Amino acid sequence: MNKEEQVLAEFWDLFNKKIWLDAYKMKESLKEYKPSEIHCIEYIGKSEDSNVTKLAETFYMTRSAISKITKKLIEKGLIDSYQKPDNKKEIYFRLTEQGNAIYKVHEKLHKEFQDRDKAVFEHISEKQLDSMIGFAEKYNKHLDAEINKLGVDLKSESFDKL
Amino acid sequence: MNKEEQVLAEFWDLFNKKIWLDAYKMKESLKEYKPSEIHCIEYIGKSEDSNVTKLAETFYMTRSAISKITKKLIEKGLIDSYQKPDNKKEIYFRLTEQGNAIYKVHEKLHKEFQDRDKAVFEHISEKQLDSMIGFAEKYNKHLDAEINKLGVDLKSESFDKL
DNA sequence: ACTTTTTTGTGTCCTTGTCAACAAAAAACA
DNA sequence: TGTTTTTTGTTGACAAGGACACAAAAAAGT
Repeated sequence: MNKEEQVLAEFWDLFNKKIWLDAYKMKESLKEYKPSEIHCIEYIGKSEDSNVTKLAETFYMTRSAISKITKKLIEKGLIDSYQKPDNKKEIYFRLTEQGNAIYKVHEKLHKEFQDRDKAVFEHISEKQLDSMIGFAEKYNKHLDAEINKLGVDLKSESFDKL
Repeated sequence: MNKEEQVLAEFWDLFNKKIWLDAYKMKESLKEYKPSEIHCIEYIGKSEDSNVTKLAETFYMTRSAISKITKKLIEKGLIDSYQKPDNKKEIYFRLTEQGNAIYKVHEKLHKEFQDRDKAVFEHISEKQLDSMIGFAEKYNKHLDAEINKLGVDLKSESFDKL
C-alpha cells in the first residue's frame, strides 16, 4: 500500500473507530433515542429552516429515509414542523422543548468526545492542520467536479433518450 | 467550527463523496454484484485464510452479516470454503475461478479510481503525506486505547456482576 | 482430566434505509 | 397565460445489516 492509499486507509479506520466509540457512549446517556434520530435533532437544532431535503443532503441519505425519521421524531414530540406563508410545498422543522433537552445532552456529549480526543491534537501545529484541511478541501473539490460530470452526463443521457 | 473539527469534517465529506462515486462507477461494470459482495471478494482475494470473523473485523460489520454475504457468494459460485485438518471450527474462504474474474475487474476499477484522483496528490509533498499519516495513526492509537478501556471496563463490570 | 470460558459460525426476528412510484406544489418555459 | 419540468415530501415493497440466541469447537483454568 503506497502512501496515497495509506492516508485514506488510516483516516477511514479512524472514523470507523470513532463512530463506534461515540455511539457506544451515546447509548449510555441517550439509550432511548437512536443515532439517526439524534443526528437529525442535532442538525435541526443548529440550523434555521431545515427540511427533509437539506437533512438528506447533509447526511448523504435518501429523502425517503429522512422523511421516516422526522415522522417518528414528530410522533415522539421531539420536533415539530411548520411552513412559510408563501410556500405550501416545503416543510420545515424545529425542535420542541423536549427535543431541545436532548440537543443539550448531545452537545455536552460532543464536548466530552472532544475532550477525550484533545490529546491527539496537542502537538499538532496550526500549519499541519491547515495542510490537512487544504488537502481534504482539494480532494473534495475534485470529487465535486467528478460528481458534477456525472450530472452533466446524466442530463445529456436523458436528453438523448427524449 | 474550529480547525480540529474541520479536519475531520472535511475528510468525512470526502469519504462520503468518494464512496458514493466509486459505488456509482462500480454499478456500471459490476451491476450484477452488490457492493458488499465485491468488498468481500476483494478481501478474500488478497488475504490468505480469510474467515467470517476476519471479514467482520475489517469491515466493521457483524459476523452475522458477513455470514449471510459469504453464504450467498458460495451459492453464486464466486468463493468456496475449506477447513484445516487440525481445526474443525474455523471455516476459511478462497476465490473460485469465477470469483477471481470479478476480483480482476474490481482491481482494474480500483486503478481507475486512483487514476481519477491522482491529480489531487500531485502537489502534495512526501512530508505532508507523512504528516497526515502520522496524525491519523496517532488518532487511531488513541481510539484503540479508549476502546480498550471499555473492554477492561466491560470485563470488570461482568466480574462485578458475578 | 475435566470443567468453564471464549471463539466461531449460523439462524431468526426486527430495524433501518433504499428504490420506485406517486401527488402536490413550484419553477421554468413558451 | 397555460403547459411542461423540476422539486419536495410521502408511501409500500424490499433488501441489508444488527441484535440476540444458539450449538459446536477450541482455549483456558483448575
